[in-house]
Amino acid sequence: MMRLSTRGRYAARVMLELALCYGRGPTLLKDIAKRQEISEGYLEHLLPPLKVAGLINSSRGAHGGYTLAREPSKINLKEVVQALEGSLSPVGCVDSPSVCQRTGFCVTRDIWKELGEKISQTLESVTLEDMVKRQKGMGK
Amino acid sequence: MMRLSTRGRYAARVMLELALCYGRGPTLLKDIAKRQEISEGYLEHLLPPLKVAGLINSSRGAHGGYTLAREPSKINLKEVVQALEGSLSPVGCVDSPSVCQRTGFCVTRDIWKELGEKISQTLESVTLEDMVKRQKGMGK
DNA sequence: TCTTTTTCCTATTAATCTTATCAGATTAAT
DNA sequence: ATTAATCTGATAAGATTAATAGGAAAAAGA
Repeated sequence: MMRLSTRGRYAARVMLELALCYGRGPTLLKDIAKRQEISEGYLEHLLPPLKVAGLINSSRGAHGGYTLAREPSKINLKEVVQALEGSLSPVGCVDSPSVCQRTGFCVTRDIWKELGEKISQTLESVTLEDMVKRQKGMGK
Repeated sequence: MMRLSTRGRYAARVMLELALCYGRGPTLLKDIAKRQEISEGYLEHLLPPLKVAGLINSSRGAHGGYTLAREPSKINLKEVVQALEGSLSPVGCVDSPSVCQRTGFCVTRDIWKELGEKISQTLESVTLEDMVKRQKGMGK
């Protein structure tokens, strides 16, 4: 069904939340979970990949928590989704040509590749700053 | 991982195959399966949805088989993929707002919706005729 | 009307991926 | 030390996907 998994979706919400708190010190996982209505236990597995990708910083112990590694205007959605979903290609053979013998002469593969590039471009064009602005334009 | 399932991928290849045979009478499922290297048994499940969507015609019995319901230039990839995958939205709440309480004030939902529209546009812009032309430009 | 050819339909299974939960280890501040 | 946090790994439940199998229905030709 070509659906984003909750990993990518939740990651986007986590990063939006951190962008809304930007400049006010570390935010607790517990608070992100509460405000975004995501289970704490599950969130614990989503934040490490964001850190590995260099999108957030964390500090442990009392007064710890998470902060954005860069300004909201310098982080885009493609990076965020990619950190959790791995690849944005709609099919595996785009990333790993050798998984299929047809690669060399497969028209559909070329098209899926182009689709993947469109998806990347689209997500790359949205920054966390954009999202914060939109959020302020909405009710909540 | 936001991957297209084999249903959508195979459907694209089936339709390309039928487009390559366009104007030469019905093509057997068995032949589509052989040329596209897809199991016959599995293909049997993919063709009926294409028929329901009005993209192909079928006739049973001896000398039966499948044909495109329209010229290759009048069928686009969006229709094909949608017939097998159902929806092209990257998240369920775009199609069914009520599945989530946050719908009314969720910035990320709006963005996923826009992404879905981009995906639709991209696939809509590719016709079976385009694919046939590309195929002929490639080796096989 | 009988046989062959072909699509069509339903049920079932096996495998894989997703979504979580839990328990404990590690780190830092007071 | 104690407390407050993040981090890590194991595991299980659930959902989805991919595929197989068996037979029913329909059309054509003898």
